[in-house]
Amino acid sequence: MIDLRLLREDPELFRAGQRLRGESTEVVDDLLRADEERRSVTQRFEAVRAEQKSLGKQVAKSSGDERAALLARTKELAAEVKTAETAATEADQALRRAHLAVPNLVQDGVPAGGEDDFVVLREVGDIPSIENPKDHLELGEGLRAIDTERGAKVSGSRFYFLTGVGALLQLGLLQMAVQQAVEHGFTPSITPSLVRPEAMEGTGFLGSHASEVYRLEADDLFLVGTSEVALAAYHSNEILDLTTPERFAGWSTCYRREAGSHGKDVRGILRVHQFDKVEMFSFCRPEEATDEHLRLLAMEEEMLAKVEVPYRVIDVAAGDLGSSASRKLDCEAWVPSQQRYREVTSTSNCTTFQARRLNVRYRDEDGRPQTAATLNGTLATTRWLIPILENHQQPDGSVRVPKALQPFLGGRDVLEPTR
RNA sequence: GGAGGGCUCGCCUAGUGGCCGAUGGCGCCGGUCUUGAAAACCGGUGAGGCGUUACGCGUCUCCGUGGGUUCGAAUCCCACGCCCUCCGCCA
Repeated sequence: MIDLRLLREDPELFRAGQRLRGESTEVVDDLLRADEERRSVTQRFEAVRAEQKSLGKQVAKSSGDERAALLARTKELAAEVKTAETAATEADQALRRAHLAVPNLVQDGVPAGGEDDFVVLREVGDIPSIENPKDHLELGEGLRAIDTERGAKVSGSRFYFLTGVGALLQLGLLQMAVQQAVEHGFTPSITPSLVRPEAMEGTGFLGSHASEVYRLEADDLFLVGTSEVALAAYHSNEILDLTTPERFAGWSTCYRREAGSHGKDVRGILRVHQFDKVEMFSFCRPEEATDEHLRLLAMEEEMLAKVEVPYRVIDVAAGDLGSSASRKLDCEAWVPSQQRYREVTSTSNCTTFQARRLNVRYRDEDGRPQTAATLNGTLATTRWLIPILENHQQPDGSVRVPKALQPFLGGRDVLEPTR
């Protein structure tokens, strides 16, 4: 949710943001109207309610005829109060609906346009020249590391088993991510992957993402698509001390229905219903959010350097941000079999948008509660196995192990195919 | 699955219809005392909206949530949610 005070002061700022996203400015004007409506209706209610309270006090003190007369008046007033209260409640609800419909303000400098209008900030590492590169599934099957056939047999399409070195590779990668996070002062966390509707709702995943989310109807719980959900809701309805940012690295399994992506990236483990991820999440003061965002990006790049994979950093265009982000920076790793870059991390600066919704606040120097800022970013996921396997492949189907990962694979520097 | 207990302003707690937006303790902040600190004592200390104004004042809302009764509800009634304990069942 956006800052209503800022909206009143400068509605044009928000209309401009909408245009940058390629979305209608109507929601902004709807919100302005709902806000004004609510204020006038609320004032009316408060006036009659104040009268009712003061008369009520007189009733308590009076007796006899005086009391009877007062009671007659207050009785009439009670009906008015009820009407006014109903109107005020309705106006509140209308305001909330309108409020939820407006996405976050876009940060200055974010490229305009949609999915294809990102700006490449930099490319890092040399693209390897590999003749007839095998893709990650072929390599993974050779190493007996990835088994999608049995994944499908047991659970359906877009499921897989990681076995042997595949399992070790993932565990090693994620452990390495957690270690790095701890070194940088993040609190390692293992988070619930089932959450209540409020948590899902509060992080905004029941909006346009609703069809992506698995729901357990019998228990009214949702499977999270990222530990961001649990981490963001962790401090909901709390007032924090944010003299320094609070940083978490959450490890969880993630679940996504991938509805509407039928036929897209069906091979291997690029786009799957279940994967594991270490996700960074920060709560900080709004004025620190921009720096914090770059810090999260630096963490991601540090990880990518450790796995020795070429990548590029892109500044995602306004139309592709999602409603809570004010700016989103993705790292895309080179995938030799596809001869293109594919997303492996994504870090978003949600400013106060998400925290306002979840009611996460902090105390400023004057002791007043203020809305916090939240940011998130990927540190490692199952998907990383793809560029790791493919970029380090050798003609015989073996795969070199990046130095940083070797300790997690019993010191091996090469994984040999078993067939 | 069965039975019971609970939900009040950071934590604990008082409060059975108007004197309650709410008691007391802990914590925290300020002061007195002290070379300094602790102790003791004194004072202050929930959140949000709106208005006014300049940091004070006014007003409304909030005692798990939603309804109801009443001129008036933390308090009475109904429904729901959540937490805890015990029993059963299963890891």
